[in-house]
Amino acid sequence: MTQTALEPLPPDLFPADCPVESVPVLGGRKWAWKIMRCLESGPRRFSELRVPLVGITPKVLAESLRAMEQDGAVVRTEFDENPPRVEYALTPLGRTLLGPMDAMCAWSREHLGSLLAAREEYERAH
Amino acid sequence: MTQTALEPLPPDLFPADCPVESVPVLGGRKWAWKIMRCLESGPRRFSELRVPLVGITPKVLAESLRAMEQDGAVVRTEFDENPPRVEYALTPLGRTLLGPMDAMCAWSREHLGSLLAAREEYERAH
DNA sequence: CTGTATCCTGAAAGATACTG
DNA sequence: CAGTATCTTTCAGGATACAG
Repeated sequence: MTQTALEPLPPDLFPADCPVESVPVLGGRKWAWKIMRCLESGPRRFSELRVPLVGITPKVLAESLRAMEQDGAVVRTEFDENPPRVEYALTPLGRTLLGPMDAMCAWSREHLGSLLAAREEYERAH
Repeated sequence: MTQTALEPLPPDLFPADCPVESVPVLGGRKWAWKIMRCLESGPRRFSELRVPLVGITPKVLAESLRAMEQDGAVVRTEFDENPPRVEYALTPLGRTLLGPMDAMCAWSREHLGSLLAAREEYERAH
């Protein structure tokens, strides 16, 4: 039985507009994942979100929420009251992301131990 | 029927060492996701990986591979030949990540259209 | 071929102060 | 309350050259 050579990897393996790059919680946005989790349980106000997002500045929170709104994952609702009240909530589209996120979370719960062990092992060996 | 108030979000909702932050393909590493995909089909050499990873520099590829090796997702095998030959492959642990990654990819295939539409809609409205 | 060594850039994030 | 305005920092990533 002969060993079949592995197919070479083509230069165009990844299209220029590779879809996964655009997944809201996958890009550079450091806080997006946590924001999704904060909104999972229902609509939240700006100041309410600042509580669990320890260390986030209002600037960064506003930027992150706007980016997620642009992607259609979050909806911003402004109430005409005084004092002003604004609520952020997940859209139906945003909710569909929770499933794949749960899959990642399950992975990390299951394998984080192995990962940390690998890091220690690497340190000892180098 | 009275409206039950939403539970407030606690300040310690996210533990300091929140596990998902450590998932190899989720952190800052821009190329990790693609590298995983390149190794999915079998072991690959350094120069082989550079083909589909268009635009990556040797420095960044080396850094990325080392980080993934530290996390136990990739194994580096050096062959004592001349010219030198090194192969990178997914570890069993690394392979377990492919499932959750597939879930994200499926999401993006299914919902990328809605996302792009939301971006256009946002632009028109602002 | 498989990287390392330097230096540089840019974009997101953080600090701080202020406003409708 | 819900942000905006500035300024600074940081650090992954990129450019380029070179080495075992």
